[in-house]
Amino acid sequence: MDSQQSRVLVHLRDLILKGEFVPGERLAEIPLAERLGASRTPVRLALSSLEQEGLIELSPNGGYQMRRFTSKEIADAIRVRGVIEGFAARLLAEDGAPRQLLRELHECLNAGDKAVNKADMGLDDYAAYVEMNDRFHGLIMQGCGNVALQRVMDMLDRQPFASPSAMLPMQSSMEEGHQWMKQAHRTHHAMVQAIERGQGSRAQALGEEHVEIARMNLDYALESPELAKELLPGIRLVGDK
Amino acid sequence: MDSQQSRVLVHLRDLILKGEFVPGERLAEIPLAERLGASRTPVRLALSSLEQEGLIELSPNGGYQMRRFTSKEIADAIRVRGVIEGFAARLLAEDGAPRQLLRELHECLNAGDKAVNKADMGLDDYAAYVEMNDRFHGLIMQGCGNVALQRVMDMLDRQPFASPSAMLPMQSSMEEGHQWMKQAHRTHHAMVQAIERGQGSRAQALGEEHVEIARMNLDYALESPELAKELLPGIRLVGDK
DNA sequence: GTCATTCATGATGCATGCAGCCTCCAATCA
DNA sequence: TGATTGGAGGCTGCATGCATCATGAATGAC
Repeated sequence: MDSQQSRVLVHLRDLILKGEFVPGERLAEIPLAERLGASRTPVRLALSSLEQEGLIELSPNGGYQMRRFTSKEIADAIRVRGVIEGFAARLLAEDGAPRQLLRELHECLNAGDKAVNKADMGLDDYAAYVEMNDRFHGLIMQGCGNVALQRVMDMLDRQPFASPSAMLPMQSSMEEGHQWMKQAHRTHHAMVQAIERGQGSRAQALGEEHVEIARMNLDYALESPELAKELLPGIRLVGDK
Repeated sequence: MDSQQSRVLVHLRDLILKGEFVPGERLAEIPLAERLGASRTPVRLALSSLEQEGLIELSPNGGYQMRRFTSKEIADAIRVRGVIEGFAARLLAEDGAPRQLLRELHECLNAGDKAVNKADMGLDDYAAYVEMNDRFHGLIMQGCGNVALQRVMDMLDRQPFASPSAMLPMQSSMEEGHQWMKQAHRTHHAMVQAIERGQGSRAQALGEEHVEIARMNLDYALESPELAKELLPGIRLVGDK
């Protein structure tokens, strides 16, 4: 579907997640329609969608405005992602993963090894790791076969900083970033092992633990506002108040 | 907000969940607008919302049509609800529940005892149990304090037959219905006890186990189509194919 | 000088017009 | 008799008009 609706929706979501609007800012239809090159109708539809996604909120007297996110909210969402992914991994372990899926997971592990085991990672290595990380998490979610779980995960993915690779840019410029990444990737290995051995409980626990690195990254980002602003422009949407 | 939008959305969702449309049926704007007493604009918006909720789907050549749900899909959603509620209960157990919340949970337990412990439950008792059940599950979700988790639960609540009391009408007219209800309520007691004692892992396991009764109810409904059609008209949306 | 009232501006929410497209039916031709 | 094509009807997607309402500024009164 290459309709105005979807174009406007994607574009607007992108602008929002890039921190183009400050919390509380009114999202008026007419300026947005002009900016996005569409009429008010598809913009209205997109705004309604984004409100359902939780990115913007209804203004008290009609219309929409940019939401403010709290750090707790984001940490909570990350933790829920851990529960969701942990459960997906457990399902795979309990039901048995198809051979093809295991092959693809191992490809991810190898790709991650290559990137992480270098003495010092270049930008390419980080990019490769991010691509691998997204693929890995996607494979587990798709592989578990529970559509409701996938829908929940899709919802979380659209929350700011809750998706698997959302906080990785932070790591690429940290002192301990490389170490954290190594640890995260060791968890990837352990998860695949647990899935192969049918260790459901272990797989679930690893999934939950795995997101703790993302939460540490979030804390670090909030403690280093100047650095975070460069690497994660959307961080300006986060303001505890 | 008492706008046309929300009225139409609520009304239309209600019609859908009551099984007013058969899977595959086209949901044309103009007839719906006439039926709901609004113009096409709010109907369009409602249709878009319902598509995001997963109740309807885009028609291949524009417009929307009624979705078909599979029994596996519903069973999966119920299981995810178990994971979500289990995690909420665990959070309460680990973080400690406020005294006021515990009081309200105990009120639910007492109300449930009253309804369930009668020799034979009347319609009033079933209604009271349903009210109590919704309140109980709501208290745990609200009490856990994780907004992301609440949003996920809200999403599941809108899926057909995934919400906590969705399958209860089935139980009210079953041979073993009363026994199942007693067992479910014993689980309620155990969950509150686990929360009070700070037994997070137990609370989580109980939450997951608790939904198994709903899954049994679903199986029973699918095996008794004639009875299910009366008690759960929306069951016609479920058709494996 | 300050406060209240009124008017103007602008935005939302809803209705509806319009073009493009798909679908279905019927008529014609092979 | 069957298939193909042309046309009519209807629906969607988008644009825009209109009424209502909130906001803010300006003016007048005290």
